[in-house]
Amino acid sequence: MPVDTPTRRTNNRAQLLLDAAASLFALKGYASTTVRDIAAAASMTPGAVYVHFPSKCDLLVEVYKEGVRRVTERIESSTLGIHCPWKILESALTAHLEAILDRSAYAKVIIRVLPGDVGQAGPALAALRDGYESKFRRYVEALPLAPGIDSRLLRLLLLGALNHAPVWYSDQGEEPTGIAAAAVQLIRGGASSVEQVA
Amino acid sequence: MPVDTPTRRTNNRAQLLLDAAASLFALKGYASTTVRDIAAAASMTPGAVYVHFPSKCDLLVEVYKEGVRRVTERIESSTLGIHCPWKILESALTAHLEAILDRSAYAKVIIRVLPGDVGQAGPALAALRDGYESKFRRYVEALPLAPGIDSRLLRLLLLGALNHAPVWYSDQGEEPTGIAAAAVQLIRGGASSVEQVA
DNA sequence: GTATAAAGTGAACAATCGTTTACCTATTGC
DNA sequence: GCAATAGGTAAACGATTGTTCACTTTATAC
Repeated sequence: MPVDTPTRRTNNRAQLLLDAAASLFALKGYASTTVRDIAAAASMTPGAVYVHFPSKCDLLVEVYKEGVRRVTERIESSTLGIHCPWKILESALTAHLEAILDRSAYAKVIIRVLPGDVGQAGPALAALRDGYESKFRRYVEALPLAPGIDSRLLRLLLLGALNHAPVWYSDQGEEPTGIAAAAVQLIRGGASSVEQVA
Repeated sequence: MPVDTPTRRTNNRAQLLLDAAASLFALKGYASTTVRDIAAAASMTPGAVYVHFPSKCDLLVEVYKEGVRRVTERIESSTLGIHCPWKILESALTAHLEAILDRSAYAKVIIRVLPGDVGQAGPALAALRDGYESKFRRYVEALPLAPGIDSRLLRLLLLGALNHAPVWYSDQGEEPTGIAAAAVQLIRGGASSVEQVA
């Protein structure tokens, strides 16, 4: 009867390790983070890490998976009940921004660690990342765009703009909500003070 | 008579090392690049590196400096003779994009290696990066922007959008010129097919 | 030619890396 | 109780890291 009784040996130490790894990968990158660092952050011995994960690389892949899962969940729940495609996009971008700014170290890892940095696991990570970005593909393609606007390019520019926020964001400035709103306003109506001639 | 005669011992080996370091830092990041890798790429011995640079960290700082110098130069020369502020911005963005996409590994290092990754030299790198981005501050502030548009936010979003291009760019798609033009068009006139209500 | 100094070699340094091993501990199923 | 097993420790493994050192090579200045 493998039910979770209070006395049953809890195996949430693996989750603790994942949390520690996510924080450190997000902070220092993959190569600069040591297995010993991760173990220490989880109050464990380096050897104990390998009881739960076969390698440092696998640890990153699991963090990546969990990160994608969490952000996807946040985005989908944040867009529920909204019908205006612009508002849907804005909500999704806000959720995305909040995730990569402070809420979850997992999300930060996704945009901090490039798939190419991990050697063998590169393709797997790239696939996870693509799966996540495909959400936004639908949001952008649902927009009533003027003719001549490349929706793919629009999506890539938009995500790139927000993904760089961790570099310059500070608590004193604009809130994530405001940043996402400004981004949507920009690409929706433009920033020029005069109407553009065709 | 320390004139550069053809027979004079050339000290362009340091430049060769810088080139090799720039390529490798751009490709694999700072932590994953080995001093031995750099030396081998320059057809030298690891020990010879320390004849020209006191440490791996200094090597990165020099690459950073050179990168900022080159991109700044390209941007300034590309905007010469243009008067329309939107066209100036577009030219500058095109030069920036070309630099970080293929032309110069030096520029790629600037957006690939985060100042925080190098420990002590972090502030110095951040200062160099800021000096470079201040160019764009002037270009953006020269635009005739609609009231309520935050020029700082606009600049950060714009640069972020382009700085992510190395992740998704492929030779088959749009050229750097087209990407920069699309970005300017987007933020200038917007992408919506219908006029936005105030 | 010869002294000088820069450029470069090759081996070694201590430190640290990811990972493995042998051993211990404590909980679980029966 | 008792074997079984997952979880964890301490120490060590070989490989690799940035860096140094003693020594040679080579081009220049005089």
